[in-house]
Amino acid sequence: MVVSIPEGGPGTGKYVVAEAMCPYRLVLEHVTSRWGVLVLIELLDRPYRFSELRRAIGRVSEKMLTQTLQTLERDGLVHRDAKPVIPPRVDYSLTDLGREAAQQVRDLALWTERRMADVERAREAYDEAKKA
Amino acid sequence: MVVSIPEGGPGTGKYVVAEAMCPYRLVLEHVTSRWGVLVLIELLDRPYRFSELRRAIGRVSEKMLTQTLQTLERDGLVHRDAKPVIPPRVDYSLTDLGREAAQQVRDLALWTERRMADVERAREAYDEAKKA
DNA sequence: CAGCATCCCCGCAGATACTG
DNA sequence: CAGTATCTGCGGGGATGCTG
Repeated sequence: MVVSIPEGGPGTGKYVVAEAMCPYRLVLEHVTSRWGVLVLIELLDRPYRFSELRRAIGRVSEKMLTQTLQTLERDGLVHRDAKPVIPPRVDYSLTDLGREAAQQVRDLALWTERRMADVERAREAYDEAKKA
Repeated sequence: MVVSIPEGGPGTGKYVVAEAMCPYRLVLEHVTSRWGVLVLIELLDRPYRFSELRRAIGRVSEKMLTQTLQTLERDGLVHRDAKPVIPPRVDYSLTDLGREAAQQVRDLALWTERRMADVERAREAYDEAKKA
């Protein structure tokens, strides 16, 4: 598959690279972003309200959570349901598309969890070899 | 599954959060990192030499490629084979562990590619709704 | 060729204050 | 409660130069 970044003039700005890359890689980055991963996995269980999600994840600044949710909503992965009540109540859930993504992300997360012991052994071996 | 970030004192440093989170999330970030994804997918095809890999990916600074490869090697996902010749020749390939990870990453990438049209439709709808 | 060392910039993310 | 707006810092990452 094509993953390489298309040629072009030398990037002047920093993240020109991110814009210049194949468009689907941008979605991939949204999905695999630090908070994107956590949001998707949590929402796989059930819908969440904003602050509820914030608490569930543990340490996300409100700003980053908002930003992550907006990005995922724009990409059509998350559905935002704002009830017109006071005080405001907004529920977030996965779309069908989002569910597909979330499942794969969770599978990858589960894999890393399962293989953690192997990774740690590899690290010890690596560090040991370096020390010598 | 547990993805939340454990409580603790307020993070003083910026990425304390990354260290404080469940250890497997660190590995997940390595494999889903901007360059990690590309490296893993490329290596799924065949082994690559350093500069060959650099060219294949297109735009990676040498520094980031080095750093990415070292991280993946330390995690036991990539095998580094440095031949003692002049000029130096170093081949990189996937370990069995790395191949498992790479396959899942590639699947996710392929999914994003397949669903790109849906994502773009969602974006147009989102932007249209915002404009109003 | 395959890196390591150094410098430096600017964008991400956290903190804080305010609003509907 | 669920956000927006604004400020600031610090560290990721590119550029350059050097080495085995």
